[in-house]
Amino acid sequence: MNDSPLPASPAPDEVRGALVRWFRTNRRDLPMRAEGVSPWGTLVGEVMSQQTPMPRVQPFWRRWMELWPTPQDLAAASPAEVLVEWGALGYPSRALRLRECAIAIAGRPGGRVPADYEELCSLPGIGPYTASALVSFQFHGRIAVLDTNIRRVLLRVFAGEERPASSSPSKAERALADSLLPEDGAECAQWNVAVMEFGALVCTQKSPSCADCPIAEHCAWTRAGRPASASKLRTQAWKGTDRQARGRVLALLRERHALGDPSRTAITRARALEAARLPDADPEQAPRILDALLTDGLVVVGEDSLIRLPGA
DNA sequence: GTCCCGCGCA
DNA sequence: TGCGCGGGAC
Repeated sequence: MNDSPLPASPAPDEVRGALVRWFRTNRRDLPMRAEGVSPWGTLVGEVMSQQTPMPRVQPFWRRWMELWPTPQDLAAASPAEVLVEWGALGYPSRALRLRECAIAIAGRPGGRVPADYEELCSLPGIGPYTASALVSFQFHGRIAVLDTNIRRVLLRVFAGEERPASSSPSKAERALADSLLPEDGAECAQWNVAVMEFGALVCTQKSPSCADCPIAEHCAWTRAGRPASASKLRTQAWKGTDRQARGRVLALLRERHALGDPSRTAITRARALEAARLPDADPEQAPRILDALLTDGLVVVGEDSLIRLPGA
C-alpha cells in the first residue's frame, strides 16, 4: 500500500453491516470481553493478548483478576509473584511492565486507569495498540484500533492487498481506518472488535476461509483473484534461539518459587547455566542469556551469589 | 515444522 | 525503521 489516501472501493456501509452481523453470531465467548469488566480488567486482558492467542489468555486473566482485581493490588505484589503467575504466557518482560504499569496508575490522582490515549501511551507496556483498544472497547472513544488482524482485513477488503508491507501502520492505513469509523463511539467499539474477531477467525494470515466469508463479494483482494503479496512472510525461529534458552531458566525459577520453600527458590549460577544450555548450542549462549536476563531484571543475583526471581 | 501476537529501544 | 523478545496449538 502506498502513501496516497485510498478510496474505499467497496461500500463501507455494507461491509460494516455484514461484519457486525457476522460478529453477533460468531463471536467467541471471552470473559475478558464481557460487559461490566473494569478498565483495569480490560487493560490486563489486552496486555496479556498482545502476543498470546486469546484462548490461552483466558484462564490467566481470570486468575489475575482474582489475585489482583485493581491496579493497587498488583502494585503491591512482588515481581517474583507476578512472574510465577504469568506462567508460560510468553515474553515475561510484559509481566514486569504490567506491574510497573499498575504502580504508575496507583500513583496517579484517583488511582484509576486513564481514559486518554496519550496518557495511556505513557504507561509502561502500553503502546499504540493497547491504548487505542482501551479507548475504544472500554471508554467508547471514537478511535481506530490497528492491530495486525484489523490491518490485514482492511487491506484485503479495501486495498486488494494480501497483507501489510510494513510492521507498523502507514499514514494511508490510518487514513483508511479513520474513514471507516462510525460516528458513534459505541458503534466504533462494536466495529473495531468485529473486524478484529473476523481477522482472527476467518480472514486469517495464512489460510483465510474465503469460502465462508460473508463479505467475499465486497472484497477487493478476492475480486483481484487474491494475488500473493510481494513481501515474504518470515516466521521467527524458535528452536535453539536465545528466547528458548531464556524460557528454560525462567521456567526453572518459576517452578522453584511455586514450591513455596524459601530455601529452594534460589539456584546456583551453574544450575542456571545448565538450564540455559540447549543441545548443540553455541557454548557462549548460556552465559550470554544469563547476563541478558539480569539486564532485563527478570532474575537477580543475591549476596549469596545465588540466582532468583526479583523480589523473591 | 507453521501459526500467532505488540512493545521498547537502538 | 528494524530487531529482540515465548511458547502452546495445530
